[in-house]
Amino acid sequence: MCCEEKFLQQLRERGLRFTPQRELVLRILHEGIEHPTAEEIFARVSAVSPAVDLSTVYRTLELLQALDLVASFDLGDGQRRYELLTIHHPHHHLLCRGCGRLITIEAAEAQPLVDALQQSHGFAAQLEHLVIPGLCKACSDAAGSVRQVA
Amino acid sequence: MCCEEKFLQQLRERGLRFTPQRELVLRILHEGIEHPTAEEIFARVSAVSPAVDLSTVYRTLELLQALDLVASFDLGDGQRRYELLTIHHPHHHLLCRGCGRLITIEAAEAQPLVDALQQSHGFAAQLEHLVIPGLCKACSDAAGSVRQVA
DNA sequence: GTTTCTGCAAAGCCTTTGCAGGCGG
DNA sequence: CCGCCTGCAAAGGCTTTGCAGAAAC
Repeated sequence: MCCEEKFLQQLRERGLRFTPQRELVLRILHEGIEHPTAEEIFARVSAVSPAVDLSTVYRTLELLQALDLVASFDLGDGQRRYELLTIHHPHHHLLCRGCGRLITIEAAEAQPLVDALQQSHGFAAQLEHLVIPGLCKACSDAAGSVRQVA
Repeated sequence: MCCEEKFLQQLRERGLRFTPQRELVLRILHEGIEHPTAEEIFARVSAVSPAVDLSTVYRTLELLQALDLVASFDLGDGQRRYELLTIHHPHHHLLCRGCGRLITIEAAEAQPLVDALQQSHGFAAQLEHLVIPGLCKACSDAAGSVRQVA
């Protein structure tokens, strides 16, 4: 488990502790649940180790973010979602406002934008996890036909 | 005031009421404060009409969003921000993680991405107000020189 | 006259924080 | 042993909701 080693190393560098709770949160994240909320992670953690507290999950997620092992983002509901940066290759999402479907795209597809921003503004975009709202093909076709009918 | 007419028309179409509170919230938004939070809008509303309640502001903002007159988005702190879609021409933002600076860019700069998503996924991206995190020129230069020194 | 809207207050939701005891190093 | 970390509980910030009276149409 490569991320665990990274985690351990980073913790040691900073004089922080490697606790069973931290290990467990990392292991759950490693299962690759799709964009879990803190609550969802907590549920899985609880299933294994019922004594672990939700606040510990939050604190661990915060730590993992500080160590750049985890990214957090928002799908538009007011809930923070988390994901291990190491397991999946970099990607973004298309969030359909019609049906709520979440489509995963390669990070490479946004690379031209990143390059353009670097060129024109000297801005180094960090697109770990962009969420782009819009209408998926099915929904925009449906919207189109409604318009034609009306 | 073109947005007010649009608003009025949309309200009438749906059998909703045009109240002084709703007019006022729209007027405040029209002043073009940069990305106000509900609280900030409420403060300005209060200055004019102290009796108006924060919950009315929230309800009005929700309504304006449903009518596509207002977009809402998140700058990364857990606070929703709002903006009239009609006054400014379409734009996006670069949010510097180093210094917190918010840089406005033309929506056109993201058009290639929108086109690419349409082509490859049939996805109609609605990028009213994209917030792209990263490092601005100054901060990434600074980070670079630190790396050189170290 | 109805139906929608408002202000008030209270609750709700997710997340953070204070603290005393426990545990990793 | 020292200092970080945990569980517990409580608070915190922002937003939503229930309700009775007020206002728009």
